[in-house]
Amino acid sequence: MSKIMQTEDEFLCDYDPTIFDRPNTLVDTVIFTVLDSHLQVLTVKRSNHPYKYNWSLVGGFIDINKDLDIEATAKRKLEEKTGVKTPYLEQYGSVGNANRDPRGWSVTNIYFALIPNHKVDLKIGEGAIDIKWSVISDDKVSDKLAFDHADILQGCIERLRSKVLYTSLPVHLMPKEFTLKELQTVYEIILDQKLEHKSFRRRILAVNILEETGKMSHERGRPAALYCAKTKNTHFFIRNIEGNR
Amino acid sequence: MSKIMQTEDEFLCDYDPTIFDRPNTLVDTVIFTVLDSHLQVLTVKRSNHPYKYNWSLVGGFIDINKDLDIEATAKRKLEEKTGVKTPYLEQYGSVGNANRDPRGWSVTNIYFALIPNHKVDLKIGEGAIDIKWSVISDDKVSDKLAFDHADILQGCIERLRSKVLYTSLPVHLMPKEFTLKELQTVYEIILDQKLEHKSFRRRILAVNILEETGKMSHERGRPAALYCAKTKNTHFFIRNIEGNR
DNA sequence: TTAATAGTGTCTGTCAGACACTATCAA
DNA sequence: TTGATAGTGTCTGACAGACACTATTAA
Repeated sequence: MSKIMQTEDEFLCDYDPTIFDRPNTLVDTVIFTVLDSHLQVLTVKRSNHPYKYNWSLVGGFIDINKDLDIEATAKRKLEEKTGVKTPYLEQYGSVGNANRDPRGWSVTNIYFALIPNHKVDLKIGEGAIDIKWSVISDDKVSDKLAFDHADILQGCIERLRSKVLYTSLPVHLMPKEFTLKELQTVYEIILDQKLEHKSFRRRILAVNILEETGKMSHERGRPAALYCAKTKNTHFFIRNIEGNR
Repeated sequence: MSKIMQTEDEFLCDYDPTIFDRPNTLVDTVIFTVLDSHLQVLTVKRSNHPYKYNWSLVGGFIDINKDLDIEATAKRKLEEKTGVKTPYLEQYGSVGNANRDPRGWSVTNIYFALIPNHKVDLKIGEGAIDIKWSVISDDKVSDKLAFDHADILQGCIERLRSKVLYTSLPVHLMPKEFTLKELQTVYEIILDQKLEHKSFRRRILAVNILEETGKMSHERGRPAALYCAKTKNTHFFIRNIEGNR
């Protein structure tokens, strides 16, 4: 570092990454599903300090020898816990400050995932002694969450809710085949309000993101057409759902 | 760490934050302004390796002894370079991977700022030998930027542009007093398309975010009413600007 | 007067909500 | 048949774009 002139290669050769104090760096993922008529989030019970035996979001340290990027860390943890390999995964942002972790200055990179509730196979991974879906009610879960995870969860719920007003995001929460009414119900659960069914059908069908399977769902009453998603892409509407006037 | 039972306090007392490899952690800010009929971004020329003498975004390492949170890092760097203390500042997200920095695995927490072009006093800070506004054209600046800053810049421009379709964000780029036509021009510069003036006036005036100062701007032609922002809050419209049909 | 720019009046188009109506199944 | 649920017809209202019109200044 003290040489008068130095090439970039010489600089990197001499570079000591430990001379500056660096924050701890983590990745946390808010894994959403809709189950039993509720928006739910995957939580794990911590087996280690800090916040030993408290429930928390799914997350942990980046393994810089194994993960190529932070999204890979999120996917690795998510697959480890749920077996789901290709969820809808979007970055929420990052939070970093001196107080969020008693071990010291830390930054967490936050993702949220949407996964259909079918065929999820929960596994208690390392660092955990329990895992469960937690019902979200009033933007919170009933257990007190470790660290600042309650704030992070609330931020992700708000982001999700506001995007649901102008996107087809809830399609990522559906099973392979579903009826329009089932999709509407998922919208209603996330938005926490009833929607007008005619407007909803018109809106969804107009943008050509679903395909009729030709099959019908036979529950009570008139059978309903089963649809499947035409694409993994999310549709962005140019007008919001406005809710009841 | 090897004790059978340990309280959280004992755990924290024994905790050694250096036993795991941790990525470098930075904060970068895309500082936007509108100047000379162009969207521009603040760039600095690096005085040190890596990417010595290359232009880059404003940013650097977190000072965990000085910064209480990552936003404070962003604000500190921004004030150091521009003298602006209370800009519009929003987190874009974070990017972290093994390859973005030749010094090794690194994560950068990205913010974008909107500042009015008046009274900005650029200062070459530490780590830099030059500073300038760079014109954005085709989502890029003409200089090649260090690290993955060109990608980060592009992501922030896309985020900005999409939010401008349904928010009053451009108000944060205006001087204290401005005409509706001047505001419209800023919208047009960011969106890179002409807007219909009647629709624009109707949209902005309907939501009551501006206040008439009573003063008039006297340029060529009929004088125009001068407005100022009623609030620092950003308004979210329920319908997008749809552009020319 | 004219050129330039600010600002209005008003028509159409799109798509949201509201809500009554019809359709199709099981029991 | 009736009850339940799926799906349609169609009105209204909000607000976007289009574009012609009027208003106010300087030269």
